[in-house]
Amino acid sequence: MSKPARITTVTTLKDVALAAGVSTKTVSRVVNNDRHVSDNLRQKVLRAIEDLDYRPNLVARHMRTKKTRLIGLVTDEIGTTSFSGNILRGAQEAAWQHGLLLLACHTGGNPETEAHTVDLLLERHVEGIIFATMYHREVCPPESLKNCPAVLLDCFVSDNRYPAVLPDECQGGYQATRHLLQRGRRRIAMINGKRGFPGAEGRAAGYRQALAEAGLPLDESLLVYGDWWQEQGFSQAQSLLQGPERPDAIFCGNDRIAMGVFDALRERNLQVPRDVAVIGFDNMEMIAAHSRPGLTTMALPHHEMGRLAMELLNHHIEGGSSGKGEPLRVPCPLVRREST
Amino acid sequence: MSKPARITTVTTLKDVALAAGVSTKTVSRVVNNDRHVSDNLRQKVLRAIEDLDYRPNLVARHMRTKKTRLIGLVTDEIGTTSFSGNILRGAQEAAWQHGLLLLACHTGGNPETEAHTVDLLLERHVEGIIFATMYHREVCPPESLKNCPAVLLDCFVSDNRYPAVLPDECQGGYQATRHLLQRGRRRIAMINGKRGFPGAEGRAAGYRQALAEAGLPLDESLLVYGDWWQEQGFSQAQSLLQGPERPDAIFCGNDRIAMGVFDALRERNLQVPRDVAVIGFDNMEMIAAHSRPGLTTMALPHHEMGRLAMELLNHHIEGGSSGKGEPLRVPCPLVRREST
DNA sequence: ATCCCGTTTGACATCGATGTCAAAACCAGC
DNA sequence: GCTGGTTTTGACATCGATGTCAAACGGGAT
Repeated sequence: MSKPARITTVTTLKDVALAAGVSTKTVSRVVNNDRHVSDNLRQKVLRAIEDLDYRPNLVARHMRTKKTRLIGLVTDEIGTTSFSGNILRGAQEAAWQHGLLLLACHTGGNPETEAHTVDLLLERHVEGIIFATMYHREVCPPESLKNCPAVLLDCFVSDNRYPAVLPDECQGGYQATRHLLQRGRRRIAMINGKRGFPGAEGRAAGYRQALAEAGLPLDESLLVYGDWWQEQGFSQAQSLLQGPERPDAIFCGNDRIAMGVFDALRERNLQVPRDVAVIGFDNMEMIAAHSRPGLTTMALPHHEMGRLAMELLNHHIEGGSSGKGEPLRVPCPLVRREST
Repeated sequence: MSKPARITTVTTLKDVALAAGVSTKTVSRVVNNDRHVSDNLRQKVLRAIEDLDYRPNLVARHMRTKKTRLIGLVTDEIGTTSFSGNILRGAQEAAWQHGLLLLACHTGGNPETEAHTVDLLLERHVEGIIFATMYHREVCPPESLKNCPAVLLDCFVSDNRYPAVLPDECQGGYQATRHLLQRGRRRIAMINGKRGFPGAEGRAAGYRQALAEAGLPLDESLLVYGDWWQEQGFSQAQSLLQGPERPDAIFCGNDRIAMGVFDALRERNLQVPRDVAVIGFDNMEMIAAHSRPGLTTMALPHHEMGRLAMELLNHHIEGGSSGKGEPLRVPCPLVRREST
């Protein structure tokens, strides 16, 4: 009997003001922790808020203040790998620290859907947008993206008109190769992903650089490209292994390729890492952590990238520089397991 | 010169009305496709909207109409597996069809964070909340969840006070076992996940039922429990295989267990599926599609579950029944590969 | 030309909060 | 008790849209 019949009734500032016998403005002050309120009134208001279980209506507040505290996150794909999840986690954690909430949308990579999604987000007056992809590549984001602060995540545009956060593929390739060198390997092959992909090219550049620095001549027959799949890794490894001089280590363009390499080695009764050390890339938990032996690999710092993208965006929103210019490259850490 | 200097200026209804020489209400009517507008004015207004690149401010609209068209999605974990991604995709697709937008938050499973998250969403006046978990289990959602329409997804409460959408584990276990029977197997073992988990118990129930229906006695030594990991699958399979009567098929509580079983079979030079057929559960793409041979498995219908949860919620919001009562169980489809 | 009736149209209030600004209250100090 | 300055307080306008309702309009019928 004490409660109003209509469940949809929500208590507002006005109700609280009435109950506490003060003006709405005073209630507003208390809610916003304004110091210009006497202790006496503050107590009364706080009690009324408690009694009525009042929650401020953020929609109304945002209309007045022009701050929605919403950030849009547009991704091409969500959920096929753990990548997008880690990005989301990193971004959300950073967002929370700044009192921001994330509005995540996936588009399937369709340009029309992307444009539509950005429009939707703009209509809701998000304060900024993170435009993310599932793997490192060049993109052509919708025109309307320029209508609000934006950061590219795991992708870039050639003229750097948006700030971007990318994995440092070259450092990753370099460090992977260095690691093999440090383990005493000298004849290091690389079975890479597909030509032309920033990931593949960057990783190969790092590989070349590490070999050059170590004073090892680059044997071009040891650097082969394929696609990103296990089957290709398997057959490429077969070819490499039947040459006269067997490599003593194989750096794989990703973890799936490494699984194919494992298969090929097993077929020839070669032991990992005794006969051939194997290192992957991407650190796909499902694969790398549960293969036998466990696969040493370079992790993609998706969580950190998500966090950084959000920090960059927040900085811009708070009035700092937009962060435009050379993309921010985030180092890929080595995850050591048993295969090296 | 034609554009205002301040980039932050956004065109509003008023600007359009001024430009078209009509009242704001008329513009509002055009934007909302109200038929009570003469063609003449409608054209003028549309042109002005085009010229000024006007976009309605949804924040303001929602304040007036009380409809935010926002749905909150609270999950314990996002991104460790493809599960949450598929749920998200399914939910978002359904949401879009109803003009709803998804506000996804992950909580790490911490009850305080969960309560806080729900409060945040309520402050933003979401029209409903989907409370989801990464794997099928009982939950204790925050009290405040009752303040808006809510649906549980991949989880449940014992008294069914919220509607819930769950995978039909029992049907899955049943169908997996039926499939092995149809392939001519008679001595079917099950290496299950952990006791007490709804997934493990449901799948075992389906397994029992299928065997009983086929008139096969249940050999209790063939139904073993472990945890959900590859290592346990490996050792459990070893034990099963060294018994006097080797099973001719193994139904695994999940795909990781199946990978351990593969290892154990390989060790004994047993061929899959010739000597022993293997079927998994969960259809973890990363594992099942790329193992050798490819793993036949029961898929968890996460995409469909996400979609259904959203439909249920929308139905409630649109004034239909809440959907409370027995949880909705979504069938798990068989994904046939080479291991059976 | 006038009247009637249905359709368009716009003036004004409203949603729930905060910004502005002036009035009210308070407090010293003389 | 008055004055001047600081602090509290509240009346009112405002954000950008839509709801209400009455006025203006238009087109037949008389």
